[in-house]
Formats: sequence, structure tokens, C-alpha cells
Amino acid sequence: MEIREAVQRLGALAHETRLSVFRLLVRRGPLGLPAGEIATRMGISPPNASFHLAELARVGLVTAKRDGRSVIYSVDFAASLGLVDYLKENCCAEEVVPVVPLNSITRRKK
Amino acid sequence: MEIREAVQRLGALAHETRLSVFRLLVRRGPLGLPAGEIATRMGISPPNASFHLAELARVGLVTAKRDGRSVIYSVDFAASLGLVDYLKENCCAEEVVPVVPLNSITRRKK
DNA sequence: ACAATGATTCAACGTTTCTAGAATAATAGA
DNA sequence: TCTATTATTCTAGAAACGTTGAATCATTGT
Repeated sequence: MEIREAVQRLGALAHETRLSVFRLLVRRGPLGLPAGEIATRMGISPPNASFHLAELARVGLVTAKRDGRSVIYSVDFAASLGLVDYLKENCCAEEVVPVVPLNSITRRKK
Repeated sequence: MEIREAVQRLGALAHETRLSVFRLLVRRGPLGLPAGEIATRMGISPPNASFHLAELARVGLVTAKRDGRSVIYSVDFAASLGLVDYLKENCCAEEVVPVVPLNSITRRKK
């Protein structure tokens, strides 16, 4: 995963309402839930739910599909797992790696 | 981990500069790096580096300790692993769990 | 005490994000 | 077509975020 994509997905989850919505959808599994029911369960207004669901969809963590009058949102589990893997690889490998010598950075021409 | 703490830590990592700094510190391991060298390596101003390092420290993902005139920043690997575990548990468990019936939410008195 | 070095804080500015309510779209049924 | 339902888009204001340069703080060596 690219760092840009990771940043976007982390940002999408870095909001209490969105993270709660996301967890609700994870618990719900592949069935998903319609937008209105999500709003009701979360105790937020339908426009607010739409706003946050759109952000989660924009970054690829959830998908939407229309079913009659409802729009069913569900988690993209592959994308979610990808983000976790990114964090595992980049943020938990406790290991001293020799870094580029500083002078190769500071020694810039005059 | 509490959801508030998870949100704060996700937010700290949801910024390209901060995520890059964090990854640099992870690669560096327990040795850590002084603030000035981080600024130089990242190509950002010292105040900007301080700003982002302070945010990472505030949420507990890194720790700071003074060494002479330098302040050495290093990753808190326990905290980092805690965040990854939180995501694994809450965001990847693809499983249908029966949720509370909706009417217990919508049936509010008059 | 003074000067030099490394780092942080402050002040200011522009940008982005969040929320609420009104208005608009899309679908289904009579 | 008319109405009800479900969801999204639009508008506007408040709040939070990110960056810069100047000023300040902390430490070391002379």
C-alpha cells in the first residue's frame, strides 16, 4: 500500500463517529446495513451519516450498493486487512536498520 | 484500548509527514533520533518537526528524552502494537454478529 | 557571564473539516 | 402521476489543523 492511501484510510478512521460506524459494519459482516439504519443506530442525523459514510467509501474502506430505496453499506475487508498489514510492517518492526548517513542530506551545494 | 485513544493515535498517523517521521523512528529502533536530525532528514523546518513530534508524543506513540542539548525521540513499540491489535480485533473480524434490534433504538417515548 | 547550539513556543495566517438544516434526488407503491 | 420513503447534496458558520518566521528556553563550553 502507498503511504498516501494509508494516510487517507487512517484519517477516515481517525474520527470517533466514523470509527464507530466502521466497527458496526465490521460486526455486521458482508450483509451490511442501510444508511438510514446506520444513522438511527449511531444517533446521528441522516445527512451526517451520509457525510461520514461517503468519506469511508471515498478511501475504499466500505462499499455502497443500492437496494430499492435503501443504500446498503458494507466493509471492504480486503482493504481493511491491507491497512492493518501496512501498519504491522511499517510500525511494529522493532529493529535497528542503518539509515543513510546524515551528511548525504546536509551536504548540499553551497 | 479505548476508542478515544485509538482515534487519537490514528489521527496522529493520518498525516504524511507524521507517518513518515514515525516510520523513520521505527526503522531506527530503540536508539531513536534527535529532533534536529529528524527535521533535516525529513526536509522540514525544526519548528514544524517539533510540532509533529509533539503530537506523536502527546498520543503516546513516541517518547522523548533529553540528552545534552538534543532531545531524542523514539517509538513506543508497546503502544504501536496496541493500536495494530485494536485494528485487527475491531476492523478485520469478518463475521456476522447479531446486532441489537432496531426497535429498541427507534421506540423512544412519544 | 557570554556565546553557540539544539529545540520549543508563540503569533499569525490560510486551509480543511465538521455539523446542522434546507433543498434536492431516487425509488416504490397507490 | 401523486405521495411517502430513503438518501444525498448544498449552504453556511464554527472549530480544528498545518505552516512559517521570530522569539524564547535549555544546555554546553569558554
